[in-house]
Parts: sequence; C-alpha cells; structure tokens
Amino acid sequence: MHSRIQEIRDLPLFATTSDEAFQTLTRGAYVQNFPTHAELITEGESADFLHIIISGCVELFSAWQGRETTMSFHGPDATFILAATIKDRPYLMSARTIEKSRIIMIPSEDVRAVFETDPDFAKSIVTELAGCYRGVIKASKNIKLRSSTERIANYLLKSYNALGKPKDFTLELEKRRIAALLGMTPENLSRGFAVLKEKGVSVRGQTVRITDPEGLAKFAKPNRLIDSW
Amino acid sequence: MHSRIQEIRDLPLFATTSDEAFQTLTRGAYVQNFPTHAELITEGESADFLHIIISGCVELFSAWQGRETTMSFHGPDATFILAATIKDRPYLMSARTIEKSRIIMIPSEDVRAVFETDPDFAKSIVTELAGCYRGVIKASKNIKLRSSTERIANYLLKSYNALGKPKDFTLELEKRRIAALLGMTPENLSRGFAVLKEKGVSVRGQTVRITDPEGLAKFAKPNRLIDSW
DNA sequence: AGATTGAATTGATAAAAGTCAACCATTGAA
DNA sequence: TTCAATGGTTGACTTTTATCAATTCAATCT
Repeated sequence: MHSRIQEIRDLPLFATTSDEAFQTLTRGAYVQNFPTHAELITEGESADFLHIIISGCVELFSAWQGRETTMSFHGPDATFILAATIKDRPYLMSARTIEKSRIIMIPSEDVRAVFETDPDFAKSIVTELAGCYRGVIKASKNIKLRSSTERIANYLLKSYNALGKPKDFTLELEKRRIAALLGMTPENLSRGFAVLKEKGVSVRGQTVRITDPEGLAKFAKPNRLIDSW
Repeated sequence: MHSRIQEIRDLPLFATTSDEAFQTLTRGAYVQNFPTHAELITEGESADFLHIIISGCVELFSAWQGRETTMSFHGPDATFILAATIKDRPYLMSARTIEKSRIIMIPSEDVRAVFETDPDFAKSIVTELAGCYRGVIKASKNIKLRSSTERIANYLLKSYNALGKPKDFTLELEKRRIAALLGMTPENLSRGFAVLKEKGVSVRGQTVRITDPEGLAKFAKPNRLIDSW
C-alpha cells in the first residue's frame, strides 16, 4: 500500500503535512483505477471520501429534471469535492471519469480529524478550498458576462498561452466536452469556430492554429479576473 | 471601540474563537457605517480586509467590457470576500451596499495570522468558506439548469417557505435586484410573474400571494441540491 | 393637488442560443 | 473492404432571452 500512497506525498496539499498526519490520512485511504466513463460519485450522496486525482481526467457535472450541465474538468493533483467533505454534507455534483483515471480516496472523517490536529494541513485545505471557490467564481463570470463565441475565443487563447504560444496545438478535450465546459451545444461550438476564422484562428479536426494572436486577443479581451489560472 | 466590536463577538464565525485570538482579530479592525450605494470594494484590488456585515445588505457584482452581472446579495452576519483574504489575492468581485449598512473590516493579515495560531478559528473559517463555495455552486446550477421562469418560481417558493408559508408576503428586494440576482432583465422578470399567475402566484406590487403552493411546487420542482439554504 | 422621479410593465422587435435533421469524416470491427 | 458507430458539421427552424421604446404606476416633494 505504501508505495502507492507515496504517489501523493508530494502533492501541494500535503507539502507541509507532518508524517504522522499523513499516516493518519492515508491509513484508511485507497487508490483505485477507474475505466473511462466510470461514475465516481453521484450528487446527493453523503460525502464519505475526499477524492484526489493522480492521473486521468474527471468531469464534475450536475443534473436536474433530465437536464445536465458540466461544471468543470479536472486533471492530476486536483481534489474533489472538498467542500462537501469539510461540511459533512451531500455532494452537490456528480463526478465521472472521461478517461482511464487513477484516484485516491481518503475517508472524509480522517480529513476532518487531521484538519483539527494539524495546523499546516488545515492551512493547505483552506488554500485549496479558496482556490476552488475562486475557480467557480471565475467560471460563473465567464458564463454570465460573455457570449458563447467570446468564451470559445478565450478558451483557445488560454490553451495557446499555457502551451507557450506554439505554432499549432491539439485540443486536449473532445469538442463536445469543450462545448459542455463552455456551456453551449456542440453545434454552437462549431459555429463559433467558424466565426473565429475571421479573428485569426483555424481549427482543423483536433488541431488549432492561432494565425493572428493579437487579433484574437483583441476580440477575446482576456481578463485576469476571469481567465487567470 | 470595544462595545462596537462586541457586536460581532457572537457571530458563528467567532463562536469558538479564544478571547485572545478575538482580541488580535479586532485590534486592527474597524466598524463603519455606509450609506446606500457605497462601493465597498472594487474587483482587482488587493484584499486588504475581510468584511463582515453587521446590518444592511450588500451586493457582490462583477463587470467585464461594460457589462455587469450580479453574483449575490448578502445580509447580516455574512462575510465577504473570504477567499481573496485567505489567498492574499485580488478580489474577483466588487461589492456595494444597496441599503444603509454597518460593516466590520478586519485586516487580512490578522485573519491569516490568527488562522495559523487558533485551530478553532481555522475551523470556523473553513466551514464558512466551504459554505460560500457550496453557495456559488448552487447558484451556478440554478442558472445553468433552469429557465428564467423556473428560477423565479423557485425564488418565490423559497421565500414563501423561509417565511413559514404566510398568506402573503413582501418581496425583500426590489424587483430589478431580484432580476439581477436571477440573471435576467427586469422586463423578463415581469413577464415571468405573468406566466406564473397560471401556476398559482399573484404578484401585486411588492406583495406576493401563493394561491396554489402545490401547483407552484409542481412547476418549480425545488431541489435541495440547488435550493437548500 | 400637481410635478417629478424612478421603477415596473407592456408590446414590438432583434439577437443569441438551442433543437432537429441530414450529412460528412474517421475509426474500428466484422 | 464494407459497414456500423461515433463525433463533428451544416442548414433550417424554434425557443428563449435581450433590447428598445412607450406607457403606466407609485412614492415623494413642493
């Protein structure tokens, strides 16, 4: 067990955690491999575990009356869903893998217990949670303040910059997932790409080329209070 | 000073905080009365103070490219904006009073310092922050999963239930603010009220009467993972 | 009372986004 | 190699929401 748990010892969340506290946290924890499309948690269930992604990709989503909306995607090192764990309340979102994923699950009780005894861990938890909060606020601003085409433009620009402004790059998510993330239908994502041709983007299959970064930025108007990482 | 600061000693946030820690928190704090429409903080500024509302009402909002969106309204005992204070990062939202308000401002440094030394306070902070996080998630689900009329119906139903199902009640926010909160124009709020007449609601001025609670609930389909307080 | 102001409502119209259906391209299995 | 299956695209159309303009309404002040 310990070699596997070791995989997460170096996460920022545990950076300053004492060995003893880390032991307590991982004693009841287990690591599990999930296939694609596995539903990890379902909204409304009690939050028995804090989940941490070791590898793969997880979608958080929510449903009501037969409708479904994607809240976010998360990759390695991300936690979910911390707030439910802390408050010992039901999950507000469901989670599913969208590729083969390796997940560590730590019993919520242990998280809460260590939180009480280890100030450094407490601080990490708060920092993590505050980051999650700010992430949701940014996502919400993105949805409420921008049109669908503007969201697409900013998404592409963000990817482009994160990758170091390469000549061209590959979309890491399928288009229908990008559409879900950006709160629109796949059809409208397609139409958005078409509009953005005139603004300096060419999308061919999974490959994106930013032909006019300034032009795109002029249209997208990225903002650190919405788009910062 | 101490009599004024005393006003917040009993807040849940400080319920388990030691007197010493409370002293540290409030030493550099000050209480201030603001008139209606005072802008308390502006997004992008550094988070120098944690704000706590003693009385009155505060709107959190955000702008981009000349557009503006309301994120939430908060009344007595609410804090804002904790996440920025914790992370020592710029505010992602602006805040303004919408009525005469009494606000206590605690230097962010002090909050972070006490957080490190007082485990009980740390726990309160985390609980508060987790609650804020869940609040934003619910608001986001409300916006993304429901039509404007459904949001209105749920808003009315929630008010109705919170007040103990009275024969009729008064809207505590102006209609244009309700519209902003629910992410729609005042015009569409009006049209929504008209539609809801058929579902068992009558709105006359500021007064609301739920004539058919079951009928309204059948339409609104309230859900604890979106609408719970 | 009359005038003034801001909010709320209503109707006409426009824009944005979603739906539906058809079709295309790619992939992988029989 | 053909044939599903899937994801993506396109066009026509519908629905939802926003915008703009014109009133109406209500509260307040003089």
